[in-house]
Amino acid sequence: MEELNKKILLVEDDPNFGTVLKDYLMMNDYDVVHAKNGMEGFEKFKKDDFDLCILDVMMPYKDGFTLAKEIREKNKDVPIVFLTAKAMKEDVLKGYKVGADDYLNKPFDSEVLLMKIKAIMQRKATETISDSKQFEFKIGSFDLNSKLRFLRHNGGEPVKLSPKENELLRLLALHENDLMPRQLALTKIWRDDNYFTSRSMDVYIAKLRKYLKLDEKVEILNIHGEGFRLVVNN
Amino acid sequence: MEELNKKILLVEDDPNFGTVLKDYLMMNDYDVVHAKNGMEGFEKFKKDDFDLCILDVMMPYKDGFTLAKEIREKNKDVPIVFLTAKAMKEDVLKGYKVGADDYLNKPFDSEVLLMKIKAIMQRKATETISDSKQFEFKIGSFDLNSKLRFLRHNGGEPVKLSPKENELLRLLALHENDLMPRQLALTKIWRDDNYFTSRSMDVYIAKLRKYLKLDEKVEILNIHGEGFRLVVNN
DNA sequence: CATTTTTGTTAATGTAAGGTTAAAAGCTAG
DNA sequence: CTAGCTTTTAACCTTACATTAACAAAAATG
Repeated sequence: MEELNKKILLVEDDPNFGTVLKDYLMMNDYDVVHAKNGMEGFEKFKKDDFDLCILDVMMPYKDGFTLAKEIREKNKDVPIVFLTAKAMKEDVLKGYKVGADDYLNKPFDSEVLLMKIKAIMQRKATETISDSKQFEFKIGSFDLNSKLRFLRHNGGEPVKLSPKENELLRLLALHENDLMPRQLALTKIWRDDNYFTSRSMDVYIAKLRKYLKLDEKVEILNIHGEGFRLVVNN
Repeated sequence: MEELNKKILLVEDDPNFGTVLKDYLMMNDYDVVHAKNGMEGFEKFKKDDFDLCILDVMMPYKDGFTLAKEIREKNKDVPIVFLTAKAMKEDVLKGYKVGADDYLNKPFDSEVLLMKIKAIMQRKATETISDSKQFEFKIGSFDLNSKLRFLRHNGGEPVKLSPKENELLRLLALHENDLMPRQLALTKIWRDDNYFTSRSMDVYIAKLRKYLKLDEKVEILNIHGEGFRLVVNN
């Protein structure tokens, strides 16, 4: 249910055009953060992870190119698309030098923009290498493979885990023998912290306990009012 | 030290413009093969390995899009840039659907073209290396020859695979025992990611499963919401 | 010790994703 | 133009998941 839309940073000083463009993009299932100038744009860029930046070239205080350079310093992979009113050659060249992925002249067709965005995202999608990070855990006699979402006991038949089961167990494993605060799981996994998500989490704790029964040395303890603790006795 | 310049296929029917452009590119250290129409372009494409194709859209006999489609069938990775006299929206959209990497409106600035070429080559350079050409796979008791598009069981009669069947199985094989994300297949094979392409992919998964039934050690597992996993048990 | 709050557990529900098959639509080679 | 293959679209069904409700048990509170 929780959508994981692509996130776009849109930096455009013209309030009318900016708002329209933002709405249009949001209608097409992108999460859009709209900044009204270069300064604000950079602030917002630092605060979040974006899949794409759309920068107006002509802006007060800080123009698009300067902003692009700053962004590139922080992140050399994020795709950047420039918007410009006139097709000045120097501008275009400058843009490509800063590492632009594409270039659009205003006025442009919104469908074309969408296509370009899609093409760029696809390109990036294939480049992104699978980061084999912290995805495998040993929990007593269990093996948790958090990437492939399964839990195996004693090298036997693996049991499939649902996304929530998986993430919750992974969080517990990351804090093995230590407190895993309720709130942490709620904000990280459920991205919300209210009565119902909290109850939902308890349901998942119950499910995990059922899986883990196969090894009586492994248990999930509750710390009243605080959270849970995955312990492995020996 | 022999230089290994990048090779460009330029398909442009206007002899004057074509020649000028060719010379300009060659002055900038590209090897250029110039074809005067779509037919010739395709012939030359088949005879050589190119790093980039620059196609005029409007050409007699065979327009740029048709040519691009043929090229894509032979090679789904080579970057394609379209040249067009008018910026017709439909054209641009069509171009991106065929898998264009960029788009240039005539008249354009030659420096801009150079920049774009450089940008595109760089992009591809990072991708191509990891895309090590692998076309033959052993999958349990099957042999997949992805170049000739057949699947053989226990050295028996090979079964022909359709293009989509073939590419999908190849992608799965490349990720054997690991997750092959849905999105990866959709962007790489279907070049689009929507409800229908996703369902189409499911249909192909079913077809592959049918083929693979001959070896019960080989199976395609689903990871709900993530993708598929080709596993070989032993 | 009565009461409130938090947690444990099971079951019911609604929705989304995937499995399967068949028909329709696209293509391509004769 | 047609036959034969490929691919997409549609339909229908099953499974997987997450949430919510309901009730029981445990812990805290005062």
